[in-house]
Amino acid sequence: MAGRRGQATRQKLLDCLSDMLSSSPYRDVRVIDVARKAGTSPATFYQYFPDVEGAVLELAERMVKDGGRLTDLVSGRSWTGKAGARAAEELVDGFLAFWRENDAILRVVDLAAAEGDKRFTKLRTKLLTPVTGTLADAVREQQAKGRVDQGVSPAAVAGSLVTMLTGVAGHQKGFSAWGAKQADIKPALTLLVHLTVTGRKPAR
Amino acid sequence: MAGRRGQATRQKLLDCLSDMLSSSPYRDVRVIDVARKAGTSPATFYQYFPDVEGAVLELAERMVKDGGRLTDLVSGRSWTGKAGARAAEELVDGFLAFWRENDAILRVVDLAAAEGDKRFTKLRTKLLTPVTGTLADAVREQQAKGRVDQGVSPAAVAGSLVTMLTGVAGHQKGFSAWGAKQADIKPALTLLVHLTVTGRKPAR
DNA sequence: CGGTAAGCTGACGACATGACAGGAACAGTT
DNA sequence: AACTGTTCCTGTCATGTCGTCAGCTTACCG
Repeated sequence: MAGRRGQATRQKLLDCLSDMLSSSPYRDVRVIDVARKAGTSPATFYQYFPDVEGAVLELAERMVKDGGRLTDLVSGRSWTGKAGARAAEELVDGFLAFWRENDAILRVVDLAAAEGDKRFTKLRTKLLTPVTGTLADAVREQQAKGRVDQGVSPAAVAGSLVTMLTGVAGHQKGFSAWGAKQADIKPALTLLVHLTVTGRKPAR
Repeated sequence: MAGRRGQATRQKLLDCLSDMLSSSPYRDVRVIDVARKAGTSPATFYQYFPDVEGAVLELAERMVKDGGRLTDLVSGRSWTGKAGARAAEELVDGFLAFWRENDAILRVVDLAAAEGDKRFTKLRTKLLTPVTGTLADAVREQQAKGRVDQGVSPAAVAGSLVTMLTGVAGHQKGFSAWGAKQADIKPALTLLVHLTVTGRKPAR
């Protein structure tokens, strides 16, 4: 259902929309601006997308696809000893990097999900499920060893950790206000993740 | 700079705006709808506020003032033994309650802050500083006792915890997707907070 | 080179924005 | 009750965006 030229303009529109999301508040992103930036007209935009939100949804879908990278950060890792310390560190690192690369679209996804839009909630879940699931498994495993409180839900703990990572990634700037330097954040998160998953401080 | 009647309509406009924020996406909140709902005209709205964002800013300011309640959740608490367990529990409880009561406006504040709007970043900081600061003090104290890793920044740890609380409060619904029941969330957060601040599992 | 389908846009009605001036409601005075 | 000055509200207007056509342009293929 698409020709070669059509694909190109469609893609260009998405690119320009992505730029606009980075440079101006979501509330102020107008179809006409996106179209102008893409060197085309609003009518063309509406040929490919129902509205701004529809186009954003597609950007989000692509971002989620690319988000498979997040899975590699947790799959097949050991959480014991030095390897555990590295696992926590790399998880935090990877998460922050991914968020930095996609902050504009992730902001919008977070908002729409919080507002209850099912399509975006679903996408957000899809993006985070691999990480949360694997983390939950790790917690369950450590529970069996008696290192983590048995009475607590692994899914809830893992979800909370992941939510912390997403939240911190999105509000890093705010941290400076209460006297935490940029470089302090990663070690703090790493400690928190490791401590929660394993019940122990990370080995050096 | 205001008469009695004027105050009333101004307030009514704010109330209606607050309702609109709860019931429809921020992006779609229009001046004309707010005015209509308040039984008045757009011109009246513009007499009191520069635009929707300006009115939202005022809503946010009032919410932050009311947010002094959050301070009581952390000030003058002991983090040792059973009292520590209760401190963590009540902090989580209070936070979730506050977020549930103000979710609509907090969503917008979070978005605007993430987008880099200084006015909103400042408000968000103001709201969270008492909690973060006090938590950071608690962490510092436990560091002195050798229970928490010395090499980590108390402010960064406290900030991460608070960000986790805000994030989870805003995305509670999403948790069900990965098999965590609503009732599982509070215990998980409580454990996390206590474990991180004190380095120990909470006493029963 | 001509025909066909795909892709683009000018133009339009509907509606939101933001500004103003004039009219309505009010409070206090006589 | 009538008068008067102030405060407050709204009708109206110019401007600009939204979302939709019909119709024009471009690319492709025989």
